Parts: sequence; structure tokens; C-alpha cells
Amino acid sequence: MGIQVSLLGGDVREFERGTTIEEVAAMISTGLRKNAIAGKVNGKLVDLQSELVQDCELEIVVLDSKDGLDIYRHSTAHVMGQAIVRIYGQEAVKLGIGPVIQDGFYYDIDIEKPLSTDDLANIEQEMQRIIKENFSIVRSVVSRADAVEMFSMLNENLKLEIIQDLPEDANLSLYSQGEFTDLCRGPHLPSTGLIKAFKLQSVAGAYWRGDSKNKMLQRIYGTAFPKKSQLDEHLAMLEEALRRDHRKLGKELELFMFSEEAPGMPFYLPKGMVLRNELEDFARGLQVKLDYDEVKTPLMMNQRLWEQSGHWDHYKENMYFTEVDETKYALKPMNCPGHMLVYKNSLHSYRELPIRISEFGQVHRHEFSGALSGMTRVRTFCQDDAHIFVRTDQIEDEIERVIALIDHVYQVFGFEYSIELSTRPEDSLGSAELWEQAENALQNVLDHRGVEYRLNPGDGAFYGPKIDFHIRDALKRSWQCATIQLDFQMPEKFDLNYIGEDNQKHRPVVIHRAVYGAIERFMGILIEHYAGAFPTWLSPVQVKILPVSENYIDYALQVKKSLEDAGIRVEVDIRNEKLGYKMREAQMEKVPYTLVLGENEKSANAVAVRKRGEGDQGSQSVGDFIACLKEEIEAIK
RNA sequence: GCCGUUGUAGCUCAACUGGUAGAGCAACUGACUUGUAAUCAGUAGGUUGGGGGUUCAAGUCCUCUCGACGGCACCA
Repeated sequence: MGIQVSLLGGDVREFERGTTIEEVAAMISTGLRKNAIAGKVNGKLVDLQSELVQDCELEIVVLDSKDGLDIYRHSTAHVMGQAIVRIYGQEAVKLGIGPVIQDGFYYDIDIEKPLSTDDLANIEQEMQRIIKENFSIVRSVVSRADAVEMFSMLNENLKLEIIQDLPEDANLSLYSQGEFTDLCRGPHLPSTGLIKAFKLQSVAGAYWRGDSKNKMLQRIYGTAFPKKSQLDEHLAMLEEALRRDHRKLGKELELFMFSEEAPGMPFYLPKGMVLRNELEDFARGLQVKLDYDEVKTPLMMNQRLWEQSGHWDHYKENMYFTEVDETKYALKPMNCPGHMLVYKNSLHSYRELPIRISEFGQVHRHEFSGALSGMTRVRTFCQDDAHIFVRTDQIEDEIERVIALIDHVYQVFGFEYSIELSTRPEDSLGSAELWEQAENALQNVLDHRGVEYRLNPGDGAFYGPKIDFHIRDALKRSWQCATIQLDFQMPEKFDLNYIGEDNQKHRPVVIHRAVYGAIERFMGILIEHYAGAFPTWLSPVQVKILPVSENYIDYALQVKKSLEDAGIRVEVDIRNEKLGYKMREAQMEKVPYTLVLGENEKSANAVAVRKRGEGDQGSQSVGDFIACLKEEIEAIK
């Protein structure tokens, strides 16, 4: 008898048992038959050639869908594997895994010869050949024993390792195309000839199975798209990202520098310092309104403090130490212990809570050399940190307030963010009960707020679970910025208490929070976000004045004075150059407003305004210009 | 930390298989007195990241080391 297949639109149709998905697609429409590359049966992806054997829900997967694209790229990865084996020989190459990722795919291989970009061109050529040969990609199912035998013969010991970890009685699927067979769950394209546009991008080292104790393999990254135009578009996007790279812009715009004398530790140049101060002032202003009390604690404290806090046990690998007068000190990697001491400096009543102690705290963390990257991963940075001491009944309320603050700040910058809830890590402090309580509290707030978030098990801080806010940079890498952490441990370690209504001592709970996270990282992302063209309130130079010739320098300096008096950051270009030359530089420096001053302006006590990105705005009186500008700047705060 | 790549003037980059470094911009000097993205001419600028080695000869080859870059691992 037939089987009932319910299709995506809600239609239920009857087909003969054993009908393939391809046949179903063909029966629906010829267009669908042409675009179909796989099927999704009861939510599970399967090959186009697979047969329907019972009643099910069926979705025909077309190339243009997310699933379709993944399958397409996965098959491209297999073609790459095949090409590599062809070129270097079965004996020299051991294939690892070749999955699909965000914008493409990779394949990890064990091969003696270090691969270079030149080799990638060769591999691409061989891939073209395989695509041209248009092999059918055929699935077969074998027993575990058969699979072991086969991959043993091929000496594919990485594949064997994968098989070892699969259940004893598992049937494994193999995919063959021409002379090449790979262990794979699938599904795949029906044939290699369907691959149209791909590019191999880079080679990198990668530990086998992501474990640094294992051998390092070579990983080849590539990407593939159904259409050449889409591939070109993607590659153009990557180039644009490179143009926005904060390391490049930071140098060009003279925001910051690095030196061999202090790897991973940024030097702020005058213009970068302006940007940073604006960011700090903005946060400070908000925090004052929200009843935070700002403090500053020492950069360096006695080692015993870190032993007490638990950092010594859980974090010493990442800390810097020093010894003077036979006393051991540690540079602070976090601000919390300092703030605990501040809290303990006086007695607290339940009426005072929440107590919000904030600090723009400079911390030092010894990151691995290979982890460093521009401003986004550094060894010293400033956290816009705060520790909020609350009663248990105030936890959720206070976390709500912090989330609202973070949301407000990110909206000001136009950032879209994603939220992660990170739970208890392996190396953690405190009891399971307290952890559960803390995790539940965070989860409650998120659920109550109705925001989307991703669960990130085992990624919490050693003293508590956390809610992290991630922003994507120009290269689509996601960076953790804001964080909210709930901590029952530090209050214990430091024996914190407050006097309750009952005149008894009670333990407060600590909420750690940062909005920017690290100002360095936040700045890096900001630079890429704005491509260096900062909104006026953040711009290191807000107005650049260009006198048309030497004759108008006096007037230019006079206008400069007026602007400075109004609190505007202004520069005058008094160099003996043509206007076009100075204008070009002002534009390249991405200054928001350029004022051209010549005879017309001087006689009218006016300025000719050019706005970045919008061109000549005509003339305005000096007073009007200042008023407009101030209004624009104030609007943000 | 690991794998790979890489380091030449302030910046961006050249220098064939080894034959002892070159351009543009910037800087400086002078001329031009300039109206919205580069005026012309001249001058100066480098122990080729650092140490060691091979060689008659090293920017180029080997080695150690430092930094940077792409990933991996790490990221409280």
C-alpha cells in the first residue's frame, strides 16, 4: 500500500512505498526537481536518492536554503579531500574531519608536507577536474566491522579513531565519488558536477579533535556558493572587513600603537585617548544616575589576597607576579578582591543595599602569545567594572536593571548583540546547590524579560554563572563584551556581611558586571563598526578648519578659539598647501566637519561647512554652527 | 603554548636563481598664495627586527631569538 507524506505546505499526498525523494520532487514540479538536492524527513536530512518507506513529513531541500547550502559546502569539502588524496597519495594523507562552518567548510588532514597557498591553487585545480568528471555521490551503509576493515586497509587511522568511538552495533554510512570513499553521515549532493563556485582560503594548524594534547593537523579552510556572483560578493565582503580592521585603522587614524617592549599592551595615542575618555565619561554619567559609587583600587596587591579569593588556585597561570622587600605581590587580573576590601571597610545595614561599587579598573592577564590580537585580545585592559552587593531578595531586580543598562548603551552605538548564559565550569568554587540557585536566578531574569539567549554549559566563571553579551566585529567574529555574573563565593571567602532587620549578620550576594567589558576590546569593535568614521561626540577631532590661504590664518585661529570655548575639539590646518590637498587629508582622517575659511567667510563672520559623507552644506554664522554642533553632540547623552 | 606565514626608510611596498638596498607618500628646504579628495622643484632618511653561522660575497641560505599575522588550544 501507499504511504502518506505530508509536505511543507501542509499538503498530504500518497506515494508508493519506496518512492525516492527525487521522484517526489519531480512529481510536484519540474522546477523543484531541478533545484532539489536533498530531503528532510521528519526533520532529519537525507539524500535525494533515499526512499520513503513509511508515513512521514517531508521537506524537499533546495540549494538556496540554509540546509541546502550546508550540504553543498559539505560535498565541496569531500571533493577537496578527494583532490588532496589524488595529489599527495593515499599513503601520505590521513583525513580527519571535514565539516561545514559558518561561511564555508574545512577539512583537517594529517600530512607531513607543510601546505602553502601555492598548494591550495593545485588542490583547487584538481577539485575542478573532479567536478568536471561529475561523479555520482553514492551512499552505502556498512557494519562497523566492515568500516574498520576498509579504513584499516587504507591506513586511515584518524577515521578509525572516529569509528572506535561509535557504538558497537552502529551501521555507518559511506559516501563514494569515483575512486574516493569517505566516512560520513551525509547527506550529500547527488553528484560532484553540481558544485559551481568555490575557493580555498587558508591553511592553519588545528589540534586533532580540538584537544591540545593531540597531534596538530593541517586545516584547509574554503568556501563555496551556488553562484559565482555570490562567491565574489562574499570575498568582497571579506576585503571590506579587512579595510575596516581596527588594527589598520588604529594605525592610520593614530589612535593607538603597539611596541615589542610590551606585547599585547596597547599604547594610547592622543586621539585614541580622547575616544577612550569619551567612552568612560559616557559610562560614568550613566552610572552616576544609577547610583553607582566609583572607586579606584591598587593595581598590585599582596599575593595572599589572591590566595584568599581563590584566584591563586584557579587563575595563577594567567597572572603576573612580582616580589619587593621579600613580599610577594600580584598584578590584579580582576577587580573583585579589591572591591571586597572596599565593602569590608565599613559596616553595612540592610537599608544600604544594593551597594554598587564601580571602577574603571586596569587589569593584567597573561594571555598566551598566540591568543593576542590587536585591541580585542590584550594582556592589559581597562574594565568598566562594578560589583553590586545585594540581599538575596534583590538579585533579580538588580540584574534586570543591569540588563536594561547594557541594552541602552548598545543601542546608543547601534550594536546588535546576542546573549549567552554560561553555567558551572569543571574547575569551580562552591557547592552544587548554590550554583543551581545562581543559575536559576539568571535564567529567571532572562525568561522573564523574554529575550532570546543561548545556553553555554560549563563556560561560567569559577565563582559563578554569568550572562554574556556578544557583539560581532566586521569579520563576523563574535566577541564577549558585557557580562553579568552572580557570585555567592566571594562573600564567603571574604566573610562579607550586612546587619539585617533582625539585627543579625547576613551574607550579601555579589553581582559582577561590566558593560563595555574591556574598553580596549570595545573600542576595537567600535572602530570596525564605524569604519573609523565616528559619530561626532566620539570623534577625536570634531572640526577641522581649513583657511584658504595664509591670509586667513588669523580668522581661522579666531574661529578655533570660539569653538574651543564651546568645548569642541578642533584643529586648524595652517600648512601652506592648496585647499584641495588639505581637504583630502581632512576627509581621510574622517573628521565629521570641515570648515573652509576665505574672504567670503571672514567678511561675514561665517564658516563654510562641509559634512563628512554629505559634502558642502553652505555657509553658516559661527554662532549657528556651534549651536547645531552642540545640539548634535548632546543628543547622544 | 602549538602549526604555518611573515618582519626592508615614519607609512605603503620593490630588489631575478646569493653579487654589499630602491620607489611613492610623509618629513625638511625653496618657489607658488591657494575655494572643497594630492602644485612644482630640491634635500635628507635604512647596521634589511635582534644574535650566531655558511659563503669570496647574505635582505636573499641555515640556526637561535623577539614581534606581528592566519588558525588551533585558551579566554574568569
